[in-house]
Amino acid sequence: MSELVEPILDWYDAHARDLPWRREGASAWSVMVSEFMLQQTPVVRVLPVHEAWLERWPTPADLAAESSGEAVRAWGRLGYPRRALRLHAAAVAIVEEHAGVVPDSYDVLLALPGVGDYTAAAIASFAYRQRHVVLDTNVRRVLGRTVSGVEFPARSVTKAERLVAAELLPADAPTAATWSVAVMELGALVCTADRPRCESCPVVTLCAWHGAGRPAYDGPARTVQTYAGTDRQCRGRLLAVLRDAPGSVPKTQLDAAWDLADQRERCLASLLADGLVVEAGDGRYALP
DNA sequence: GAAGCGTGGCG
DNA sequence: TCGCCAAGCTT
Repeated sequence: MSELVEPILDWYDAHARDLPWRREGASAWSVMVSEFMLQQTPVVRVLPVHEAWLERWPTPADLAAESSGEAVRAWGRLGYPRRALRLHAAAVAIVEEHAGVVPDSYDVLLALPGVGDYTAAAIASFAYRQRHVVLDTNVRRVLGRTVSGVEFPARSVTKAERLVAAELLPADAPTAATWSVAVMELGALVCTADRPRCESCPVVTLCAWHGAGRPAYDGPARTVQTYAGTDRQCRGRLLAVLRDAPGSVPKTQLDAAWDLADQRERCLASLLADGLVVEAGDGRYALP
């Protein structure tokens, strides 16, 4: 076992946040919902939506029985609403193909809509205590710093990274699962992207990056997504109108949500293509 | 492999 | 203020 493992497991034991999907008795569905919501969205914003979601739809079958539009509405302002559509589709697949039970196999999970490598490994690890390499942005940053001595990882996962993560993964399955969530938590609370709190880090004396004097990142520029004025913002505005309306809305109401007609029409078309919006007839629009 | 996809908080 | 960031997935 690497000398990193024990200090990080001990640190997690002492400092882990008490999150609903981590509690004893949390269902695999609760874990799965949390993983979808946490894709690119901070924990604090996920908490209330996750709680309401599980209250309303305690099982995949409960969600599958509703229209996908209700999922989009309940998603609220978490962002990337296609995730809501995919979570609904995954619930339908779980009911139709897996007897309503969240699959415990990485490969089966990976075949579900909206489930990629990270989410499949996370559900198998955190809900079923299996042993998988869980590589999210937190884990990649922590291992990049402690093991490789670089402030930020590459754009995409490299073979070398996967190898490092695999070698560190404890042999015992439940311990491996705890290790994965522990490293993620360390990345989220201490080994943060901006202003890491090295003084609070349990492995600061072992950290290659810290030991090298915390050298500044010198890799390729990390792209920053623009937002204001983009199609993304326009889509968000249009969808917000539909989310906040009880039923369908006339086109004029959508027109009022965005000034530039060309962009507005393009975004409405893309929302329709994505299945996030449907035509309700009579020139009206609604959630699916 | 790069681009596209929301939203809000923080320094 | 506004750039930067937050448990990725799909095409």
